[in-house]
Amino acid sequence: MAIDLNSSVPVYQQIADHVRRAIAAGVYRPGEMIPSLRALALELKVNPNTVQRAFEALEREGLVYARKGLGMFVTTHGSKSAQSTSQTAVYETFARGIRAGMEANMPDRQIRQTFRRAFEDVEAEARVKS
Amino acid sequence: MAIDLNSSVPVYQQIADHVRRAIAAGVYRPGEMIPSLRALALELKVNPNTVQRAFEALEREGLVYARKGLGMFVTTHGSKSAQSTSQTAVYETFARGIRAGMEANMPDRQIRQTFRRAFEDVEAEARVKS
DNA sequence: TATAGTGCACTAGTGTTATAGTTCACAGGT
DNA sequence: ACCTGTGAACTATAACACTAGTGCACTATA
Repeated sequence: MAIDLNSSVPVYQQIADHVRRAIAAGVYRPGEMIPSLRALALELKVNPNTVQRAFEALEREGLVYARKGLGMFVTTHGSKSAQSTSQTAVYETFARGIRAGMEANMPDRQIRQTFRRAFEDVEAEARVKS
Repeated sequence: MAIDLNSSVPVYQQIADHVRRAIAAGVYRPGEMIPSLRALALELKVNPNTVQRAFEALEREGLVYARKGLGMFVTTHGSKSAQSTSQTAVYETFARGIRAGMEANMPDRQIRQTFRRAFEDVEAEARVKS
């Protein structure tokens, strides 16, 4: 997991997004513990308070719950919830891009073609990683 | 033009994006003047400084230039530049959404289907407006 | 010359973000 | 009993982003 300190999106939100997707992807399953505040803070080289802020967001969403002295655990419906919110986020991102393209007077075909090109590129990236 | 004060994206950036797309769409053509600071500020009910900040961004991009005491004018290559950056922005937005979906373990088909659904929805919105 | 409209510069207040430090209560293992 | 590791809470600070308010210099026109 990589954190971009120069990004405009806050660090705590990057962490929350990443953990949420990991839960959606099944990396952490219901009942399982996610990495501790201090462990994750050490790994990402950020302040524990920043990680805690990300956990607060996930707890508010009902994806995880805290057991004092033990750690944070994925709720029973956490996996499905994470999948749902992740999918909604993807949908909203696409919709924003489409609106921007239409407002700039891009023809429909060009918008679709731009998506196909982006898909191929991202897929190529993914291939390299694995 | 509508400004969302509750959005996480800054007002000045919303304005810059909107004007950039308007230039790309040919609403304002090279050599023509774009709405003045105060006129736009009045219309959007924001502070003139906020509009100016948006104009600064557009000027840095080389889309417009200022003539003191007169106004901001679209440069000769402003239209093409605006089209180019707008298209790049759309591409980047799509790529971000695709990466998020893949990280969340969404199957390729589902990502593509989500895009199609978003496209239909946005197209329906546009139909209602016109 | 006077007036109105233009962009520009400076200051100030507010909120957000991230870090740092400290303390506390709880659970588990030795 | 003790120690370690866990989340939670609080304060303080520094830096930055954002918006608003105000005044100034410039241009064109009546």
